[in-house]
Amino acid sequence: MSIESIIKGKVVEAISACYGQKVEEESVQIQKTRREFEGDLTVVVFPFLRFSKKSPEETANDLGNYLQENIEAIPSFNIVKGFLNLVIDNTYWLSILNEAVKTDNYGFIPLVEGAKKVMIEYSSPNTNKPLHLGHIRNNLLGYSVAQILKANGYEVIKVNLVNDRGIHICKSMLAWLRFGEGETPESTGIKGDHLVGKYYVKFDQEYKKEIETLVTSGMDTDEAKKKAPLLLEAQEMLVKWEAGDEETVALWRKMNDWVLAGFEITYKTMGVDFDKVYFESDTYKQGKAIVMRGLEEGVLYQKETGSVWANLESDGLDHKLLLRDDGTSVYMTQDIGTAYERFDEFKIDEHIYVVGNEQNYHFQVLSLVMGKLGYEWHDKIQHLSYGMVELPEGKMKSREGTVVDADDLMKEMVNTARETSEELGKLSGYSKEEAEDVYYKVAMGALKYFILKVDPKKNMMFNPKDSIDFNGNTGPFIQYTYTRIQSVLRKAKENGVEIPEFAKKDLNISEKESFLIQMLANYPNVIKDAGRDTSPALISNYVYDLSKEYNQFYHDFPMNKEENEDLRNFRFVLSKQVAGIIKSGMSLLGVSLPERM
RNA sequence: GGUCCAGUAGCUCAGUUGGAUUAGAGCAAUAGCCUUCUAAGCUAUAGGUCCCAGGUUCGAGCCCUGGCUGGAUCACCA
Repeated sequence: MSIESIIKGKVVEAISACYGQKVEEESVQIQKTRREFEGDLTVVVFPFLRFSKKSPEETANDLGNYLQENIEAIPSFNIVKGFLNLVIDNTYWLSILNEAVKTDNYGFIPLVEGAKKVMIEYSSPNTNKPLHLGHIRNNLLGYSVAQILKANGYEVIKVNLVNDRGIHICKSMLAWLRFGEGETPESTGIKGDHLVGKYYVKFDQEYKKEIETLVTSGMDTDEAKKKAPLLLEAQEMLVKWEAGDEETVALWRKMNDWVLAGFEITYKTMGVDFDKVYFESDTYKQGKAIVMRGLEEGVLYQKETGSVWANLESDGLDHKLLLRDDGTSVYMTQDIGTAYERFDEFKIDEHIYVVGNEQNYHFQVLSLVMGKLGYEWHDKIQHLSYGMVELPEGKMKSREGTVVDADDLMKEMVNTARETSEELGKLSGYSKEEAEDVYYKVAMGALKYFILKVDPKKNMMFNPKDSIDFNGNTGPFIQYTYTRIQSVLRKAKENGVEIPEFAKKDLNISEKESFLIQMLANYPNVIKDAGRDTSPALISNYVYDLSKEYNQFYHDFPMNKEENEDLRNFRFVLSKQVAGIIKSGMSLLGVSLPERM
């Protein structure tokens, strides 16, 4: 039981004892005492004035006396205005520290039988071009949220839905046929997804040329866009693909395999993975039967031309198309089908889709339509909607070449990490492989932290110059804090110091030290909040604050040089615990830590 | 035009059931600290009408109303 809930309970008792009134525990507000005042925890007494019918100071005094008498860990208190500042005994904090040390996976809720089952879909790439910065945010968020939910005791299933069919895929296929001269990843040494992406761009270039030619020969621009031979041919290709034309399907398969092999490498570098991968080519027809049933039941309607619609006017939205005139599926139809299948097959309690905020409307509609169709789980569809990644020069646009390629970016981060490290010359004694491993960890730590520290729902600015900064509020700063601790512990070992598992409880510790313990004690709450809000940013901020506090402590308090053995050992135990929490928190972000840097 | 999201220091961001005269970090700027556990660190200075106007109350960056600005979206594309 945490000290906060003990105090809350006692405050309720106190109100009852002093004023004969009943209050709810939730109405008791406890917060950290502000730095400028003496004390550790503060009870806000304003809400109780109507029970006490006394001044804030008198009320605080009544409560303070009661708490001091009834809680051993409170040796004294003081009152500032309507704030009751409680001093918590060092012994108490030290026992909290030891308690945390004792607990495996401190702050994590273990997975038990019957745990809440959550599916999380993320990544969802198109197989016509390589992954870019936007995908990076998506992947990192998806992976991290999955980690956070696991830490909250959920059973988590990570899935990916690969968009491997459609006109955009045919475009790169066609361009490769026309201009590729048989190029393969092997023959060119180009990573498969980049090679295919090259032909996607090529298609667009040639397509534009055709439009231009048609326009100069007198055609209207809009018409030219529709009549350009390349586009017509791509559309024809899609028809052939859907009809199962052998040659087309073989080409499609070959090029998709190139792309998927490329993605595999990118995912591995990013450190993300999936429990199950779906392919749109398997699922795109799904949902049609469900829509037809909805039509029969009268919750959907059909237009004269044959298309099927949902009327969402009563929910303040428009009409939404679910099947085309020709009876084929649209994007929404597929999602209806896969959502049904997933809830049915996996008996999940919740489904989170990690998708950009440009699709807020889509997911709002998906949930409403599922509700109309009578699925009671329709409100368990959760859209983890994240903001766009913007560049200093504006939005990323694939066609204008302003995208930041995922592979390039990660490579550049590693290069910068290498340069910085070599400049500082800190890895002497490391082999080349060991050093490269550190560069990779630092680089990815920087990138992941940079992206995950921002509240997911907000648009974020990605300034490449800032992202490779390794000072201040960055991943490497946190990693560095960790390596400092490791260094101290190594030094202790060299000195032949046996670090005990627990700290002695009757120590006189400084405010800084007790504050660090309080921060550590708050970690479980942070995990809970991050899970509730599906926000890795909460973890990031917490770990950063903890690291910053620790660095101040590190600067001011000697450890290996401390002569008081008990105090020294306490600091080792504290440091070890801080390192453990940093490692744990960073693992929730998918960031791994080097032992030296 | 409808709907949703955002607006906090020059820049990037924190600020979670409304709480303390002084709204926090980092970057950038300036000035300091390495014969002492890793200076990718620490300390200090400077930098703010929390978009605007009303309202709610003991108290508002946070809640309510109205407006302004920016973004997203409203396809027989995915």
